[in-house]
Amino acid sequence: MHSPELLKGTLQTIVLKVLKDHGRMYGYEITQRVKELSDDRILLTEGALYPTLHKLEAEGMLRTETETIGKRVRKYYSLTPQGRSLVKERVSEFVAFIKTMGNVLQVELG
Amino acid sequence: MHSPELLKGTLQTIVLKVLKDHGRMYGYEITQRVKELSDDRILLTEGALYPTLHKLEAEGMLRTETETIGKRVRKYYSLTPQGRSLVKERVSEFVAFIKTMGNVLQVELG
DNA sequence: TCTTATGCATAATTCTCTTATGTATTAACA
DNA sequence: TGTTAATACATAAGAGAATTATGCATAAGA
Repeated sequence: MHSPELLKGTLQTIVLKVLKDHGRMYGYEITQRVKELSDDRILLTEGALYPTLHKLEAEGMLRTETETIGKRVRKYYSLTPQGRSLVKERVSEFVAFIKTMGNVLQVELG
Repeated sequence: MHSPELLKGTLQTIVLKVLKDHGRMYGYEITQRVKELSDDRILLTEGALYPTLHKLEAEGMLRTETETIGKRVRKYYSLTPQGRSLVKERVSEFVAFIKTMGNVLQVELG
C-alpha cells in the first residue's frame, strides 16, 4: 500500500479516468477496479469515495442511474460532457506535475 | 503553478532530496532552489517549509548550524546519516507511486 | 450459522498545507 | 533619502482532503 499522503489530491483524477475508460460504473465497482489496476496498492476508502462521487455529481461532472439487483441497490455513475472535459484537464495536470517532480527530484519516471 | 492538492505529501521528499543533491542549505535557499528546478511551478510556502524542517530536525533526519551574515541569521540544514536513508526511501516510494498511477490512469509518464 | 463480501452513506477526527501575522535586515530604486 | 522588494526566520488560525469509525442492509460461502 502506498503512503496515503501521496494519494491526496489524486482521488478525483483516478475516479474520473477510470470512469472514462470503463464507462458506467457503481461505487464499489470503482474501488475494485482501482485495486486491480494498482495491484492492490491503491485501496480507495468509502469515506473518501462516496463524498467525492456526490461532489462530482453535484458539480455536473457525473450523472447517476439507480438499479436494483435482487434487493440490493446500485448507483451507477457515468461522465457528463463536462465530466469528459474535466478528465482530460485533470490527467494533463497530473502528467505535468509528474514532469515537474521529475526535474525537482532529479529522477527518471515512467 | 501546480494544483496545490497534488503537492500534498511530497514536501518532505522534495526538501530531503534537494538537500541531498545540493548539500548544506538554509530555508530560504531551499525555496529558491525548488522554484528554479520546477520552473516557477512549485513555490514552497514558509508556513509549510519551516515546520517541516523543524520536524525533520526533531526526528534526527537533519542537523543545523546557525551562521550570522552581517546582522542576519541563517540556519543551515544538512542530512544526518538517518536522513540520508530516509531520502532514498522517500524517493523510491514516490517513484513506485508514480508507476502505479501510470497503470491506473493508463498514461505514459516521464 | 457465522464470517466475508457486496453496497451505500455520513460524522468525527486527523493530517497537511495555505493564509495571515509578526519581526527584522538588506538591497534597489525613485 | 524614503519607500518598496527581497531576504530570513517563525508560529497561529483556518481550510481541505483524506482516514477512521459507525451505521444499515443483502448475498454468498464455509
